[in-house]
Amino acid sequence: MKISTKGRYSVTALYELALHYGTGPLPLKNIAQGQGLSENYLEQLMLPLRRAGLVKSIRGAQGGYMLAREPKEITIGEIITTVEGPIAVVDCLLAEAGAKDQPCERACACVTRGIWEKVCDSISEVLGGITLQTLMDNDKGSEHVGCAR
Amino acid sequence: MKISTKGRYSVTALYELALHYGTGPLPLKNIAQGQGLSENYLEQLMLPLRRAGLVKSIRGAQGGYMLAREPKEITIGEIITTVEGPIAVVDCLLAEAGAKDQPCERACACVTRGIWEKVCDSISEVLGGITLQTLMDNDKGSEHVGCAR
DNA sequence: TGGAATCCCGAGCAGTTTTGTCAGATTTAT
DNA sequence: ATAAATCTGACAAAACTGCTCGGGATTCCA
Repeated sequence: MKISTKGRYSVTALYELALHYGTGPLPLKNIAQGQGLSENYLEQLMLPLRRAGLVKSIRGAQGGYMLAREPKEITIGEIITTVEGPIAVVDCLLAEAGAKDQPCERACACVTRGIWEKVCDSISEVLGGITLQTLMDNDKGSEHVGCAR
Repeated sequence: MKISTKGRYSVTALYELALHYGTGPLPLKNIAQGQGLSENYLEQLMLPLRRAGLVKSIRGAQGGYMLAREPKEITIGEIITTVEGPIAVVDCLLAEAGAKDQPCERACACVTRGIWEKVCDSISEVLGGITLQTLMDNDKGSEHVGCAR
């Protein structure tokens, strides 16, 4: 039950972009250095984020990345599902959505399914309710103690 | 963001025990066969569950496992944290609880921490609110369609 | 026009975690 | 005694994580 660094790094990177929203492209190097992340690794995370339409990129010198939408229009849930895949705490739930496989091989008494559905819904609700704008608003005047990068 | 098979298997195993609550020990073989799980693997999961005081075991012939408490006194959250460790979606949150390390090496602006805390709280709340008894009550009269094992 | 900055993309890789398997020791009912 | 069970530790294949690296493509600027 861990959120990988992919998700965390992506959120902080996009938060950085949100802080510079409207001021032209921000090169990856700046984001990486500012947050203490590996530039090469971060580069890999930007690929799916760009394809998902969360960020836009400008190549060449003086290029960089920028948010494709306003900070208030980008939720943390979107960012995380983009780089980590769907929030399905068990594969069973995925199969139903995609309908590529049988929902479950065993015709067993499925008493646990409801649990995982509730967990997924709960996580989605929390992450879907927080936007980059929310983070910026909350950050003003906070104390900056502990940190998850 | 997956719940491992450890957690899922444990829940179904203990659910099976709940169904037989009060009727003497149930051997592992029955549980494994009934739910289609590996007996050897399940055996490993019972060790922490026993040490955590969720199940009791009786060795020797005619032995087996039984719940150590009433089904309504055992939450899904307890089961999962026992076999998977604490529900901390990022290590940062763990460090605070254990206080063995610095909460975060970097004195960075920690705008994301609040997100992970909310996710953890949300998951804990959902899993802590469901007991084995809940599952038994819900199961009566359900349709048994999809299944997460 | 040339070079520097910057994104784009795929390959690879070391370490950890997951998901088991297996063999044997121990305990107990019959 | 024997069979039925739990207990315990070692081992291993496969998947995943968290990166690194090298080269290519594009664009700005002098």
